[in-house]
Amino acid sequence: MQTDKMSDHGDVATTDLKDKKKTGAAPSKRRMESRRKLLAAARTLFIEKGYHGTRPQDISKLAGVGHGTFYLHFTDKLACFLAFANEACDELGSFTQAHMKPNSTPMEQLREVIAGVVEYSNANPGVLSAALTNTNVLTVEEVKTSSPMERWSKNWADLIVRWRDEGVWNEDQDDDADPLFIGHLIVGAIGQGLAYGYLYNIESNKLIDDITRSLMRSMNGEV
Amino acid sequence: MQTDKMSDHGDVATTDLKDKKKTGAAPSKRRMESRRKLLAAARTLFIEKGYHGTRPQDISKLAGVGHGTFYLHFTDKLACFLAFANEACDELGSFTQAHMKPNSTPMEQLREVIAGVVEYSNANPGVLSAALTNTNVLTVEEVKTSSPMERWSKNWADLIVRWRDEGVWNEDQDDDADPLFIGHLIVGAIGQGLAYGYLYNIESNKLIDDITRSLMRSMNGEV
Amino acid sequence: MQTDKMSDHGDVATTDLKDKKKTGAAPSKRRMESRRKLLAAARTLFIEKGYHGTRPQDISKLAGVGHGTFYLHFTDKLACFLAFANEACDELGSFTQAHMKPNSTPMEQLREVIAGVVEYSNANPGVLSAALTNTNVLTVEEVKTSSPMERWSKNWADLIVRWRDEGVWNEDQDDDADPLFIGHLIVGAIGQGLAYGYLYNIESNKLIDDITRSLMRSMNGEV
Amino acid sequence: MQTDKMSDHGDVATTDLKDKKKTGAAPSKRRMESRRKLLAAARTLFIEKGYHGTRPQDISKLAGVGHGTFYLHFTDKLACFLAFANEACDELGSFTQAHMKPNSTPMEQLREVIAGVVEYSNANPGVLSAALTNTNVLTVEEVKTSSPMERWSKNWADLIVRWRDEGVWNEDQDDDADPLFIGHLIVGAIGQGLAYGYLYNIESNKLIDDITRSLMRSMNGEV
DNA sequence: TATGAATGAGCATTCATTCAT
DNA sequence: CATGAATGAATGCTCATTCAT
Repeated sequence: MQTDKMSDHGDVATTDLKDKKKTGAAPSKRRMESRRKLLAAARTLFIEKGYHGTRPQDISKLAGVGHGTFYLHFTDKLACFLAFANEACDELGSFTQAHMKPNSTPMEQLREVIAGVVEYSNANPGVLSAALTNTNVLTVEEVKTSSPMERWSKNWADLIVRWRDEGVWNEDQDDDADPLFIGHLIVGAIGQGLAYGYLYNIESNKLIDDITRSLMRSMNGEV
Repeated sequence: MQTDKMSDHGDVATTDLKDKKKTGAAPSKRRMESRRKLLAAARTLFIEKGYHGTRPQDISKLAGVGHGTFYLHFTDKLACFLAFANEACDELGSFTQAHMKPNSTPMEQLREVIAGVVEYSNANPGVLSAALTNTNVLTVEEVKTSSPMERWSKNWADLIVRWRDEGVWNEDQDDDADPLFIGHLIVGAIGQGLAYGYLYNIESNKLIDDITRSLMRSMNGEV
Repeated sequence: MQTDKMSDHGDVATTDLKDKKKTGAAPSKRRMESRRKLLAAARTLFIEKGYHGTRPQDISKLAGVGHGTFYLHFTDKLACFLAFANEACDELGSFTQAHMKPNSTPMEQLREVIAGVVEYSNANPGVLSAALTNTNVLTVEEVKTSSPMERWSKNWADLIVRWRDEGVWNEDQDDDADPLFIGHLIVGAIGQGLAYGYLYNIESNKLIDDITRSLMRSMNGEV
Repeated sequence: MQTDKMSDHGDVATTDLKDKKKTGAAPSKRRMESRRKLLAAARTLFIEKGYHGTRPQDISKLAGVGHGTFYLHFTDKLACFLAFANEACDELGSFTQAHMKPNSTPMEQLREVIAGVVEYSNANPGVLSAALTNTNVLTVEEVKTSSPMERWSKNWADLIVRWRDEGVWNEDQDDDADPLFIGHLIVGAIGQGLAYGYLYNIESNKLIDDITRSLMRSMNGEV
């Protein structure tokens, strides 16, 4: 129970050196390499077996490092999972960012973002559903600040605010829905949409079109 | 290795007497009572602690029956969880059914259903998010036929088809989106919407309105 | 721990009504029938699954009687096993008895007995090895008086004494080996011989011949 | 579900390092010591309580190591039992080997081997009967290749072949009995002989003489 | 006499974490 | 920094036996 290492469950915005001691010492190539291997293994296993089906031992073994090394880099299993989930969230962010085309209609922009998500999901099968797993150990405050689902919802909220500011929505409606709320709906819908596409083997382009159209409408944009 | 009981992992459509032997014998009052107590305890604990945080022993103890009795009624922990989840799904169905007012506009109908869901969720806090938990042990086929999430999506799809048949949608659009797909989006959105309402303490009526409006639009109905 | 029924672990020589209360009442047809069905089921299961792999519940179910009925007829699982084992031992006795041809040479007689054992073993596959199972719960005294293995050894000892009395052995040897000791050797050899025949699929007649010849020699008879 | 260790249920011919990973890495002193303590404890308990009466936990406790350590060295209880049984079988082999006196008559040689067995059995009371226990979980093929009883029978068969080659048997008989078959008879007879000696408290030398004489005859050698 | 639901101590096994080397 | 053997509380589940009906 005693913990002389700093807990890193909640500090999402920290750098890659989450595990670094307070000293200003250099990160050491060897150390970085271990961590990289561990995270890669963690990703593989969390996707394949889920949070509860994956043991720290399995991660270490797949990473090719000693079992004890795991705890040199993560305070516990949960910290490792969150590191994985946040990594995935960041990747997805970059991925969709790259898909953004300025000077296009909101509909086009939305479609591009959705396309980015679907593409990412195809390129990294299982990552999103694994990363969005609720590990059921977070408090309400922790969920708000560190759960990948909430972080992603906030990203969408930002996007929506931007679109609103650009005045791309119909003006004939007093649509003052909370952007963060809309962000949640979108994340939920995309999550289920991807699950549906996977379960029933839907072709990517059709999936992108269908999700885009539904979300566009729900946000009251012109289709 | 031997097992007296039929596995009930996949048979969703069965009656409440899931655990009864194949004989047409009477269910026995005592037996029924035990099962009822177990399911009530299971509900309480799965909601409070989640699937992985709940032990069969805890369920038995809370139910006030012997530890072994649990396995007299459920082949294993998972079977008990699915029984709980399906029960919740059925309850929700009845609840929303009761909220349906014929001879009203689709918007009003949709609002009523959403209101039913929100009300149920308020009256049974945590049940939906617990029941929709992915236990990560089902195959694709099992997910399709027995997971509560899929069952609920199908219910929505049925509703949508009904509404379409009643011609309540705008006709100026060739909107042939798969009803089951829409059903998934709705379930995802509602799930996240409820989570948002819970996390940020949103007042019920506002939540109902916001969800309703968004869904209505996503389905291209008149708001 | 309290036991108001009489223990029947050690009383081998009792009649079939082992389980009868002290009253002189008639055995009741229904009662006899239950016991018969239970013993038949026990035989099947002890052979197929072994002592530790068979549960009283399984026996009751296969017998088609209520689970509680088992304990109406046997104080516990062990009593049931011993009843089975002794039944098998008796059967084998009758079987070999029937094979005995008076007025034949010892060699012929021995061969007949062995043939009876092998035949019985073929007709009742697994019974002997199951019945000779050491359940590891008997005290030395109980083993001497009630274990099937000991009973069978005693039967052989009797036979050997009879043969000796008939003066069928070579006289040029002061062979005063304890008949009971010889009985044990024979039982052990036959047990292993049958196991060998089963494992390596030996044809019955060859098996009979080989066992007979070896035993005949070990008893110093003319081959 | 995951398993770091190789199953060792069937691999009898492997070295003492049965539990070592496939790498050629050094066995690690600490690891060896744990295994040694576990096997010693297992021997004590399997002898005293039998297979079904011994729990892995008891073994660990007696060995003075943590409960989990047991499973670091044996895949399961059965693997531990087989390790014990094979160890006993090897010991017995060395013991009897040491008793062999070349340049003596077969009768003398046989007597020496039997004497070795009886001595071993006296020095290690209960080991043989414990090790020869049929755990009833092996398939026919596994029994043939890995059960101690079979291994021991094979050892005897080898001895018999050697004696035959040395031409120590009577030549006036076409005794072509399968050596492996004879090996089985011997093992069975010795097992029962030892049990008899134990049950009825026979003095060692008499026991050795009696068993030797009987076996000698059964193999048709000169007594 | 028969039934079968109920019992709970007991079992084999796991796994997140620690620590000696 | 890295290692991997060790740990032991905890888990899901079993089964011989009891008992209310």
